[in-house]
Amino acid sequence: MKELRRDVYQAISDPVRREIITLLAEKPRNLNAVANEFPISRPAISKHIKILTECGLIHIRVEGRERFCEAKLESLGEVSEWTNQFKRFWTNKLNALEMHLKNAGKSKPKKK
Amino acid sequence: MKELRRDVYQAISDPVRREIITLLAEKPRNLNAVANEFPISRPAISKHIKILTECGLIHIRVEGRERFCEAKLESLGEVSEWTNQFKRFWTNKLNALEMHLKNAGKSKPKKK
DNA sequence: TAAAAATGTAACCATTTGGTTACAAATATA
DNA sequence: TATATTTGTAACCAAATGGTTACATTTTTA
Repeated sequence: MKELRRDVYQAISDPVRREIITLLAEKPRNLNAVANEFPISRPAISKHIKILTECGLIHIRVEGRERFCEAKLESLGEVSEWTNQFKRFWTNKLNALEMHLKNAGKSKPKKK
Repeated sequence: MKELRRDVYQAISDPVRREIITLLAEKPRNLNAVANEFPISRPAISKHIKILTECGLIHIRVEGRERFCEAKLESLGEVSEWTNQFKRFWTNKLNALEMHLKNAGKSKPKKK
């Protein structure tokens, strides 16, 4: 694996990596502790951790033979900003729905 | 291409697809108009469009021989929510920085 | 009706991805 | 010191990805 084109969007495109992020956001764990949460092999997790480290989403604190992984999710802010620029696409729809429900509730004709 | 495991995270992991989204969010265009904005071939763009359509990020309105693509970015809301649950990871840092700058400005010792 | 335009898609290709097993290395423990 | 623990990584593999060219189809236009 050469791990090219590493960016935060690609990092979070894998569901396992998203779960790792969620786990580590809760509390730091060493690599084995992370691996134990998944049905796949430790080396596979090790690779995911490497990818997440490479794009700055987690930081490794070496402690003896253990590597403690902690979430450093600043760069998720970039994704947040990118998606938020399109917020109108779902909030408008939401508002329209709310409006509709409100009106429906207000002037609902008796179902006779 | 079998296009398996199609979800919004994977859809936006490709930079070309993110650009397509940005383009179409501005205004709908037919497939050729989209393809003309990129240095890659029309079939390549056609595949990207297909992927975006499959995961609901764009909608195709057929009009004669043309296919007008329009952005339907509701499902980006999912990504927004997912990232926002980790907001503290970058806003805290931001607050800390602001605080630091504010204090630095307030009580900055004269550099003598 | 013949030609042009817009698009889909098949067949192909190289690279990347995400997993595996096997082994090595460093550190901690009995 | 011998053994167990924690991790890295090499070598391998199948499938997915992102691109290409070539050709077919449908619709519009001259």
